[in-house]
Amino acid sequence: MSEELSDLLKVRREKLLEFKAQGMEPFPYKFERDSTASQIQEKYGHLQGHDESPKEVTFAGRIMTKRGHGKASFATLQDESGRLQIYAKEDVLGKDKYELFLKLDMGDIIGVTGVVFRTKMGELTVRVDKWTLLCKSLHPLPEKWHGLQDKELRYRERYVDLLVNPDVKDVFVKRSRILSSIRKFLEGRGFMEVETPLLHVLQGGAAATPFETYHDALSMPLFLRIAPELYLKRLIVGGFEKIFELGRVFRNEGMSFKHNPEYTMLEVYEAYADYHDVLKMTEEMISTIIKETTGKFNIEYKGETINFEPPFKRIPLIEALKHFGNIDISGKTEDQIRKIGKDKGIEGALEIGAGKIINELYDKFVEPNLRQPTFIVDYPIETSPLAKKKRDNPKLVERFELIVAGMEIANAFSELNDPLDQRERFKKQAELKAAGDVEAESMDEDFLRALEYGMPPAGGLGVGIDRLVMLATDSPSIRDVLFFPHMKPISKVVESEEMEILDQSESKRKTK
RNA sequence: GCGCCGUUAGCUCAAUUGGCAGAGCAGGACACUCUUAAUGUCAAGGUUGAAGGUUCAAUUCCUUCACGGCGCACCA
Repeated sequence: MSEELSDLLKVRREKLLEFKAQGMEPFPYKFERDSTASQIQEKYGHLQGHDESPKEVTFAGRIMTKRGHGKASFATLQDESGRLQIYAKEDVLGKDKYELFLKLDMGDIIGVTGVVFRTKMGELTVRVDKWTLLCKSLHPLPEKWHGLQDKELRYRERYVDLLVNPDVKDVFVKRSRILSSIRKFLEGRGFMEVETPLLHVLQGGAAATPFETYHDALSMPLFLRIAPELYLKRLIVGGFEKIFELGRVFRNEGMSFKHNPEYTMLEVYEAYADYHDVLKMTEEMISTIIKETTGKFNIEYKGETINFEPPFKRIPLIEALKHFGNIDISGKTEDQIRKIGKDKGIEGALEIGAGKIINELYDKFVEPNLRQPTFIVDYPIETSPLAKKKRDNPKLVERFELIVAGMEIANAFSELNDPLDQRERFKKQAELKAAGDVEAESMDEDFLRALEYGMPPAGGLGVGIDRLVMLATDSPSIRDVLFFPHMKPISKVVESEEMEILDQSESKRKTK
């Protein structure tokens, strides 16, 4: 804390001391309340004229507004359920306690006991017969009717954003409901929730750059997981048949309105199913969740109407390229595809291979044009090293993605369970890695051994939960659906301290 | 990583061509016993994101940096 406090902060600290001097505990341990703001609204909403509640109520909340009138004053308390007005009068509280009441600041948390009545202006109000300070606030709240607007501050100080911008809370309530809706859906179909390691020895399960960390006692580098996929499949080998994991994954990549370095992914695996089964389940799950959490299939997202009523469109990738990009890759050789890529303005990845080029063409010409929920089906084998070959075309794999509003929401395939084929795919990935592809999968011998014991045929699915929440809450950025989106630290002091810490762990690493 | 835009009081925003940095809310003092954006009066509050430069003079023009927003690139 800096030496020089602004006047506003000083005043609040002085008030804190004054409350103490008057024998009040500014940070007590507990408060028994018998109602919330909304319970009182509901229970006594019928009061009219000079009616009063037969009994006193006791509730607590943060002071959000204050209106003083000399020997009587109004304030509004906010708790999780909502807001309720209170009315304090000197002749009820006595001179001393009323004067202390006037000293309260917006942001202070108090408990109140009193009878409920309706004011002349018609507002349901609790008359303060007794009040207790529950927490002295030392920092002023933002302006009362514009709230907190500055996006940077809203993300950095989300606790303030949540207090003064009620819509923000709704987004996160909905996020929570989506998570329970997913669990309900899957558990209702016999799936079991499992947890697998976040710290991985090898990079695998997706094409992405991992975060690296270090285990001091074991003297070894570790990766924060980019996907739980390979561990979940080991569990399918181990005999579980219907499992899912709902958890955080980490990707060391750029940030954007749809990317945060850590995000929440759902992965689902079902033994004896293929990607056709998974597609049907995905369609049911996504439409059910949207219906359950928004009340309808038709939602508004960034000004466009998106219809989640099943069935969703299904388009093979090759068809989609033809339709949206006027690109025909069927039966083309790698060189021909490379030429198409060049003609269509694909910059990077031209050397790496046909699959990657097709991927780029798809990202550029198809994905942004898919607004309504659409399954893109059957992908090139090179970019899907964990998926089974399509049964009638070995250049493709049985894989689909679900695209909504130009965003990839889900990704699924018939899981590759042939250990010999998987070994070949890993080898190809190793070649890519050697050629400089930082996202290529690592050769995972333990995973191969698991497959050698035998994994039943299985379908697997990954769903980007944050993006789903964006759609359900009409949030334009992933940062709006994360309580604390990743932000660079502001203070230079903090930065240099962090550098020191990094330096220390760096030198520790070297000495071990 | 690149491009564009932004950063002024605790919060929300002004400031003409480069000419004394202003208001509302919050906070302070006073008045006021049914207000709800309470009201009225008075006083206070600023290293204009940071560092340089140009100029008699910079919130304003130039350079660099920091942070953020949006777009692009990369990815899910």
